Amino acid sequence: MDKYYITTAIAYTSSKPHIGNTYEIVLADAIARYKRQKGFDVYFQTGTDEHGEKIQQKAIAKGISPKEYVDDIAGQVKAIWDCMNTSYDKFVRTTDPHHEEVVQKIFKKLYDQGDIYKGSYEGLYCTDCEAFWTESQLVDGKCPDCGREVHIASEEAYFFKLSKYQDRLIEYIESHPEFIQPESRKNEMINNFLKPGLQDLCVSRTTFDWGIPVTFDDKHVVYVWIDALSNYITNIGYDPDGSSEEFNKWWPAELHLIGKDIIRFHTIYWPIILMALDLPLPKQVFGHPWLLSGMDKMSKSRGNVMYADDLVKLFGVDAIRYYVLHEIPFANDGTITYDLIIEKINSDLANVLGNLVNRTISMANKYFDGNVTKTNVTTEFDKDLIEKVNNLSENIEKRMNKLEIGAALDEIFEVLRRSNKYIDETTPWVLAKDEAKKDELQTVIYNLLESIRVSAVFLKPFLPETSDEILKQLNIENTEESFNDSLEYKTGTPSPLFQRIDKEKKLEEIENAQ
RNA sequence: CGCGGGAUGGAGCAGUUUGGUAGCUCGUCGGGCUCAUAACCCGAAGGUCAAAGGUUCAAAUCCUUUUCCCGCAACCA
Repeated sequence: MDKYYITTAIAYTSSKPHIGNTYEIVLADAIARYKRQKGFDVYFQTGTDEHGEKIQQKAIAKGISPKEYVDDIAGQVKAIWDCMNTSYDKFVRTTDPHHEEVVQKIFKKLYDQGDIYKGSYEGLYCTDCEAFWTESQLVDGKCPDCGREVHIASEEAYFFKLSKYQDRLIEYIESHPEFIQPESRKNEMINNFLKPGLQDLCVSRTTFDWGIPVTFDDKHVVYVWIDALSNYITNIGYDPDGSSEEFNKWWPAELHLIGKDIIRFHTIYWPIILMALDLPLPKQVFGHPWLLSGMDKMSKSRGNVMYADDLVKLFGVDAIRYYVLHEIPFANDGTITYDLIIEKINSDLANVLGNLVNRTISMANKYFDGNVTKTNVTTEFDKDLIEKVNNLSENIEKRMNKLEIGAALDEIFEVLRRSNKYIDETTPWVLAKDEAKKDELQTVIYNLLESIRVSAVFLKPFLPETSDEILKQLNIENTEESFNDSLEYKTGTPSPLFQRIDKEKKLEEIENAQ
C-alpha cells in the first residue's frame, strides 16, 4: 500500500484563524480523505506555530504568560479545525517538548557542520518600535509603523549559509517541474531569489526570548525558520542522532499545502535545510490562493472577517466545506460573501443534489414501496447516464492529481445534473400510469438510485456527512465506485439534505445578529 | 525597460500548449412538466474574446505595441 504524507502549514497562534486561514485545512482534508478512499496509507499533519516576538508582545499586553496565551489560541485553532470536520491524524505544536528538543539538535548539527555561523544582522532599525525593516517595507524612507527615522543597526545573530546550496536547489527545481505549484510561483522564486543569488539567512534572535533556546549560546533563541519548518519532520520521528522507523516510512512528504504568502520559506529555506540535513525533499509544495471577503483581504481592521465556526452555525458544515472547496480556483484568489454562500447552497446543494435525492427516493417509495431492482427492460436514455457515472472515477482522479479540487466536485455535480435530466427524459410519472410499463419504470428508478449512490461515494471526501446521509436514505451500504446492475434497494425515508434558504430573510437575520 | 500572471456576454470561470462555427455554472426572460425542496427539463436574449497593428485562406488562440489589474522583489508568520 502506497503511503501519502500531507501537511498544512502550522497556524500562527497570534489570533483566532478566520475562514481564509481555515480554507487550507479543509483543502488538505479533502485531499487526505480522497487518498484514503483510494487506498493510500495516509498521514495528515497540521498544528500551530507558537513562538516569536509577536506572541510574546500579545501575551504581555494581556498580562499572561506566552504559554498561557498560545494554549488558549491553539485550543481555538483546534476547535475550528474540528468544527470543519477535518480528519487530521496529528495536531502538532511547536511548544511540544519533543519538538523543541529536536530543533535544538538540528540547530547544533547545522552549526557543527559549518552551515550555521555566528555573525551580525545589519539592517534598518527603528529604535522606538524596536524592529528591523527592509528597504521595501519603508514608507517614504521612514518606519512604516510610527513614521520615525530609521537607522542602520546591527545585532549579533546566527546565519545559515543558504548560498552554499543554491545551485543544487536551482537544479532540483528545474528538474522537478511538479515541485512548486502553481508553476508561476516557481518563476517568482527562481527569478527573484535564486538567480540573483541567495543571502544568508538569519536563524536566531536576541531581541526576544519566547522561542527555543540555542543550546550552546543562551542569549539566542532559534528564529522561526528552523523552528516552524522542521515541524514536518520532528513530529514523525526525525532525530539527527538516528531517526525512527516511522520517520523512514513517512518522509519525504508527498505534499506541503501552504498559502501563497509563505511559498518562499517552503521552496527555498526548507529545501535547503533538508539538503543540509542530508534528507530528501518533499515531492510537492502547493501555494494555494487566498479567500477574499468581497474584493478585500480579510482583516480585523477592515471589519470583514468571517469565522468558520460562525459560518457552520449559520449554514452547516458541509455547506461551508462545499463553498470553500468549490469556489476557489486553482491559481486565482476566491471570494466569499454571505450572498454567494446562499446562492451556492440553493442552486447546487438544495436544487441539484438535495432535490434529486429527494424526488428519486420519493418515487422509489411511491411506486415500489422502496423495493427496487434492475429489470431486463431498458430505455434509450440509460446508456448515456450509466456511461457518465462510470467515467466519474477517472475524471475525478485526473482533477485531484492536479489538485483541482473545485473541478473534481464539478465532475460529480455534472452527473447529478445529468440524472435530473434523465428523469425528464424518461418521465417516470407517465410510466407509472401504465401497468405494462412497470418494469421500465423500475429500471429507470434503479438507474437513478445507482447514479446517486455512486455520486454519494465520490462526494464523501468533500462532504462526508452529506455522503453518509445520502447512503442512509438510500439505505444501502455498497460503496463500489461504479454502476452495479444487481443491487437490491429497499429505500428509506427521504428527508431534504439542504433546505433552500430565503436570501433576504437570512441576510437580515445575519445583520441583526451582528 | 526588475521578474511573473492576468484582462472572454450582468456575475464567476473554461477555451490559448497542437489557429478553423465562442463553451460552462449562476442570474434574466419565455415555454414544458408535476415525481420532488416554487424544485426539475427545454428554449431565448446577451460577448466585434482589454485596445491597435501584423502574420495567415482562417486568430480569443501566433507576433508587435499600448492600457489596466494582480502576485513577487528576502528575514513579517
